[in-house]
Amino acid sequence: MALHIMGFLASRRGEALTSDVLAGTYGTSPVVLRRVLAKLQKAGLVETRRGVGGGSVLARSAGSINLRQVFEAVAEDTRLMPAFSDDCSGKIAPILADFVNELFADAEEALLAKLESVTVAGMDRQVRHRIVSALQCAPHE
Amino acid sequence: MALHIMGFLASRRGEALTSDVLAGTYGTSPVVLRRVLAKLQKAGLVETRRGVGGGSVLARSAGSINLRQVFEAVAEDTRLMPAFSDDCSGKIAPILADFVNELFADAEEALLAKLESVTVAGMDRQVRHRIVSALQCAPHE
DNA sequence: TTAATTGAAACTGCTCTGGTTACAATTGTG
DNA sequence: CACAATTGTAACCAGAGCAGTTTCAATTAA
Repeated sequence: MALHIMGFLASRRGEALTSDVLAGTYGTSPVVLRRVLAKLQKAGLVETRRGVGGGSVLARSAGSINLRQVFEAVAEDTRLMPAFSDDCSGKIAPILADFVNELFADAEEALLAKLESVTVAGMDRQVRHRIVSALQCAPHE
Repeated sequence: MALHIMGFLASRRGEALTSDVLAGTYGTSPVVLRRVLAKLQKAGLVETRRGVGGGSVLARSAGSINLRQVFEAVAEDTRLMPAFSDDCSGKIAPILADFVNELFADAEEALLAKLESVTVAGMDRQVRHRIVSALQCAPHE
């Protein structure tokens, strides 16, 4: 959903979009969307103005924002796997938990690196490209 | 939790452990543990015998089981990010959704590759090593 | 036959997420 | 200034998913 927002804002360069419009394109309510928007603001990825004619725009150029930043802005604790609580009284369990936690941190870093390699601008480009392709295949629809 | 089970079974080579014992080491109930055990069975990673003297053992050598297999056995649908439903009536949204889904599949594959590089035997070795180290640092505790 | 053990269903309770409603705060416009 | 368009935010609701418990049937060794 955050990616949808960023993609849409990128596709309308500089134009301020209201949460109502954005919500319409995603099929959800403006309030829900604003909750996500609030996190993106706090991370400095979008800027928002209130009042008449208000709305949101990207705070920086779409080329300088990568999807890892978007992901981390929305998922406050990036840990996909919940950390073990080592309340098992045995001696072995906590050490195994440590190992697993480190391993997951590694694996997760691999995932984030993948996301980091794609910018919002890149995403926008690819989506545009696909739209063009789709239209070429079915031009009369 | 599944990793805990596999690690524990590996550390007791061939010895059949009851769900009661396993649950004790993890700090949960036998029933919950058996639910996980059932998935590991279905994936052919452990074998279980009922009745007196029953319990579970690894179905193959710990060196031939990697953590990706364990992960996939437990998480029936491996998708970390839920797939978009493209019920948004617009033309752009579904295409963006497709792109995001593919990207996430890529990122997830990076994570799984990391898990695939570690075997249960390797995990067991490393944990043992750490235990030895811990004992050397505090031998009189 | 009895005791130990897994298998599985049914139910509870918790948390998380998305959704809705409602209202206050901000801001451009006439 | 008054009004309408927006965002910000809190409160509450509903459904999904997960861990936990209880309970009972099925299996198996002694």
